[in-house]
Amino acid sequence: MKRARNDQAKGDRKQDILNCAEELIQESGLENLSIAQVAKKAGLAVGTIYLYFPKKEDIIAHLTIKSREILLRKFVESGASTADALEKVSLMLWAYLNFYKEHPFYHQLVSFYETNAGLEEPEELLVASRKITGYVIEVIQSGKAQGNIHPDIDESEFSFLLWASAVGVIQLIDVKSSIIQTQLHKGTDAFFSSFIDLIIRSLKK
Amino acid sequence: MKRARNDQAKGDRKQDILNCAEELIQESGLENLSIAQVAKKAGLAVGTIYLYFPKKEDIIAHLTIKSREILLRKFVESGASTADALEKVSLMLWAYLNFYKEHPFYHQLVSFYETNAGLEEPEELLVASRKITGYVIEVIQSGKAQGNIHPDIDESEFSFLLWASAVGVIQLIDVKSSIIQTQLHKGTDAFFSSFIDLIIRSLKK
Amino acid sequence: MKRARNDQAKGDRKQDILNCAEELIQESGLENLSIAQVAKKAGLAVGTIYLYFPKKEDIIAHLTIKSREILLRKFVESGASTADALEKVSLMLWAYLNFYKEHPFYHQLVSFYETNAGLEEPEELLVASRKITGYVIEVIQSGKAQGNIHPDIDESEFSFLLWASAVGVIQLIDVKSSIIQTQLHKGTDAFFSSFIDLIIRSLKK
Amino acid sequence: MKRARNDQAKGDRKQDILNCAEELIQESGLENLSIAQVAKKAGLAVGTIYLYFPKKEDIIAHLTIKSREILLRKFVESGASTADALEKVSLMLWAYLNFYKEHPFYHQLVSFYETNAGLEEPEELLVASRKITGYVIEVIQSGKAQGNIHPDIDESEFSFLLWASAVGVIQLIDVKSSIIQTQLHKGTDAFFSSFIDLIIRSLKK
DNA sequence: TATGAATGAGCGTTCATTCAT
DNA sequence: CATGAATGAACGCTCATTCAT
Repeated sequence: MKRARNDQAKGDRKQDILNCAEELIQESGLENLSIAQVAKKAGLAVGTIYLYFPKKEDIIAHLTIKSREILLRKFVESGASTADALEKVSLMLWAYLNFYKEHPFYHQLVSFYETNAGLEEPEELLVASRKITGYVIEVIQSGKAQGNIHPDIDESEFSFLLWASAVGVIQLIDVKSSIIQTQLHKGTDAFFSSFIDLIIRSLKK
Repeated sequence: MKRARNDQAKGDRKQDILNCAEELIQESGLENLSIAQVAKKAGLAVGTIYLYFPKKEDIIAHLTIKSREILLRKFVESGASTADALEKVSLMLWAYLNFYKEHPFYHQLVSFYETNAGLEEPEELLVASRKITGYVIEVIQSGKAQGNIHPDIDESEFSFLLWASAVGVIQLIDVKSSIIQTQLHKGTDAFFSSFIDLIIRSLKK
Repeated sequence: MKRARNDQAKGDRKQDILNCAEELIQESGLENLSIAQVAKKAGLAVGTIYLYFPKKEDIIAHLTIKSREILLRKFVESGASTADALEKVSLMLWAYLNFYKEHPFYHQLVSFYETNAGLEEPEELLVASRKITGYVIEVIQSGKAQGNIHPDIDESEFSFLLWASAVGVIQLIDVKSSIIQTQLHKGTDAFFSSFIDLIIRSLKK
Repeated sequence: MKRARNDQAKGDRKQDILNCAEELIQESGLENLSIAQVAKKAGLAVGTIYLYFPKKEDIIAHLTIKSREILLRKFVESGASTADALEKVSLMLWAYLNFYKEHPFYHQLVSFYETNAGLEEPEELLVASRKITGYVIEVIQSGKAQGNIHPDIDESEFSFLLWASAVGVIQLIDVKSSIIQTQLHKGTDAFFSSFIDLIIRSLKK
């Protein structure tokens, strides 16, 4: 479990700690993360962790930034194959579902800050957030230029709505997939597909 | 030995306990609710709480049912003034926003079970849930009959999507209202109004 | 689970309570017996149990008497088929092993009082105890009369030693049967058989 | 904040904790041992105890190992004065009685694991146990070699039987010495002496 | 006799954070 | 920079016993 201190040439203690925390969350969930565990896994003393991250929450915040960045990358990649803005939106949402399925752990982090009121988001986190909405805004703008997204749509606002409702739908899938199955006789994908339709319909000219 | 609240509500210990729990959640959030606190506030011994609620979760479940029932009532009331299904949907969503604003605490409970994977919802809770989706389904059906809601829409599925996205949007408002204000130069209501437009647009024939 | 109060024609509340306690111990062990459970199973109020058994231990004591009586019966029956005293001792010990196997629950009670120092045995319990040693004494006396048990043996003392060592051996079997299996390559019965041999050898003329 | 025992034994917190636990068991019995008490007596915080003993049972296990080791030492010492195996057995049993009398508390620990089914003995405990049976086996083997112990005796099995029955007899003495006195008009030692005779008789050629 | 609501100290265990070294 | 022992309040939950009715 312990990890030789010299692994990464002394350089990036901070990264090292983050990596260990990540593995631990992946193994046992965000709610079970304890500093003592992180210290043990990192081969450091508890106090040392506090040298780099004065509050436990700081670790979570950093990991959340990373998650948001991964998600952004997925979004950008998803749209690379087409020039059509509507299709980009659709592909972006599919990318979000896949992100949730492939990295439930990163998704947990992403929705943590969306879900817990009272958490002060440090500037760095906000930056990561803005990059995502920024990308969505761009796509919608290009759609308006292309003429297949309705010109009345406020792209900034829509990017928030899109994000919020997508988070809500993924949460429902996460928590109640069995109910969806039972009551709608549908799998997760089909359900999510309908959500995408809903969004596209509301974007179209 | 203490029996502070003996006078008031002495007939209904269970209610009394629930009320105290409610106040505590309101003061310090669901995640900080502890049985010891409830007992103290209720002027009862810890063991006494367990007489009425064998598991801590039972308290939360009861409060959640209550919240869902209040919400359902709001939904039904909101639609009473009109026969138009689309308008009913719109009013219902406004009612949801008001519910959140007036009872942020009840909203926290409502979204708790939507948000935490792995929570087994007891039958009673599911019933309360189904009543809500049931109402939404009815409204959409009537809209299809009236001819102003698109006939291709699956009312069951849509009720889930509506619910999930509304929860997501309210969460965003709850957690990031200041960001909305700063970046969109808009208040909560205007933002939510756009969400309603989005939904209505996607429902229309 | 509740048991109509009139079952046994109002007569024997005490017996009723005892029976319920017995079932509960059988289901979940002596250490998990709680008065609340007993009350529930008996369809009585907690306070009522305390009318009949002022201390929880009183219930256990009564059940222990019963266990001892059952054991005595087994002893007597076991020896009925032969007149030979040594054989009677042997059969008695086999009967004890069977008693343990068939009624682990009664055995738990029997050894409870043998094992827990500081328990005041009420007179009734002592009587049950004395009946058992009394029987053993009789058997040994008859063996001395028959001439196949060594005349120097003090039958009273031997009955205590027999009892104590048998309890010890059964405990070992109860707790460490797997170790016996692993280390001696022997089953419980073969092991116990050696114990009987040991006893018989030490009794013989 | 307290640091009562800081002076004495400050080097060995673990020992300190063990000592305190020992005293507490001596005062109020194994079944009443609680971590809170230990912490209080040791002048430490509860959490500190868990730094050294992650589970309450670990404390008991450590103390049990110690007890077993003391007992083994007594056994070995007891036999040092003679080469005769039978005499060694006899002296060993006397040593066991003395161990019980001098350290009733250690004896309680020794019999705890013999008496409570379902307790998983960790390897270290088993080692201590095996050392004891190992010694007994040796003695019996040497007796067979000397020709004064019956060659048919299986020394492994006999060591278990000896141990189990001795535990049983000591338990009887522990729990019922007054009854022995009353009914046999004999002291503990005389009674135990008869037990030794019984064992020796069953070993002899 | 009978009730059953109420008690409250007690349990084992966790963990973010501190601070003397 | 780094350590890691120490803290101690807090947690959910149990249960023998009492006592006013």
